[in-house]
Amino acid sequence: MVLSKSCDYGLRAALFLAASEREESFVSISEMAKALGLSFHFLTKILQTLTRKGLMVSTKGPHGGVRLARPADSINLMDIVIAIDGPRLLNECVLGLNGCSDQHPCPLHRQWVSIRSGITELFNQSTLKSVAQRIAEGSYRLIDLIEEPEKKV
Amino acid sequence: MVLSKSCDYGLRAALFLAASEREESFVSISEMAKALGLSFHFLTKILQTLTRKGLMVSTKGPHGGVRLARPADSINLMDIVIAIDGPRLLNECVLGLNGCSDQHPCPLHRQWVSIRSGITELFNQSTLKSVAQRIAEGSYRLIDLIEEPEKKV
DNA sequence: CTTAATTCAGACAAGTTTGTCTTAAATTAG
DNA sequence: CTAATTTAAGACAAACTTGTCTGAATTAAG
Ligand code: SF4
Ligand code: SF4
Repeated sequence: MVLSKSCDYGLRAALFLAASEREESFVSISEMAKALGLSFHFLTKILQTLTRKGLMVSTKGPHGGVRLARPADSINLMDIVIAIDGPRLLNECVLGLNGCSDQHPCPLHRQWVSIRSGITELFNQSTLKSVAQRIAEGSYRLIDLIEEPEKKV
Repeated sequence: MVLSKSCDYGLRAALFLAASEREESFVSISEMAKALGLSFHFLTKILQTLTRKGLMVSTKGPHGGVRLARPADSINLMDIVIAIDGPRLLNECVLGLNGCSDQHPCPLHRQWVSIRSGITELFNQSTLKSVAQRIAEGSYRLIDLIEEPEKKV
């Protein structure tokens, strides 16, 4: 997994907010959790992190909920990723070695740095708005497919 | 983390074997664990997996140990990765959605598939031999830098 | 003011990964 | 055969991630 589950969920919620028309008003976490098929309590915890980091604002009480703290075109996916997973993604070694740098390369350095910067570029260049627009236009999903069909015979 | 720690360790050990000249003889796991700075017991467990999967062969007793089951140029990194982490890497969604496919794309599908295939290509095209040669030629490391300098003031 | 709705905070549980340890089995050397 | 060495197997523990739950604080509405 390139991102933690918490981070996945945080991104889905942020995109959900950006894709929902009402960018101005608050959306309740329970509504989002239901729409995205996530645990309400768990999602709450994750969104609290995003609120603390200043990416969302929240309000309590009836009609309360959360919304993006800034316009959706001024928040990119990397903001969310770093708020939840930290900068890990930016400087991690593919072999798990510590202190990754050009000065102390592992034998996969060259190739890995290239891939890694591709990933960070993707997150850096994708704003919530641009991705949300894609959702609105096409048939892209933010939720799991049919609930697991149970395993075994 | 794109790979589990177990997988990281397995790759390091496999590369260590490929880079050690004595491709024919057995190298003891304790020697490898010491050289790579890994837990002996944990590395043992990981290499048992690789042995079970037929990528290495082992023998007990004095002068026992493990060696690659096939020539180092006929094993690629993907073999190791799949043996330890399974095919997860090949078909996982960047948003953690289930059933990733062109038919059920998330809004990052196009870009992610491109990156993901870059990763799989890297592992598929890198043989243990090619990477081991790089180690022999240049100054690439397979071990962590100086043991963590302890944190805090 | 009272009540309901909602986030906030944090304890707690469950699950997974990582790491340690002990014992058994196999192999080699003498 | 005996003893030493080494992997195999698996129990167990520790750490981390994920998920659940309860209660407090805040806000809005009547
Ligand atoms: S060498 Fe490549 S893989 Fe190793 S630490 Fe540096 S970037 Fe990461
Ligand atoms: S759309 Fe992209 S990210 Fe989503 S499942 Fe398919 S590949 Fe993964």
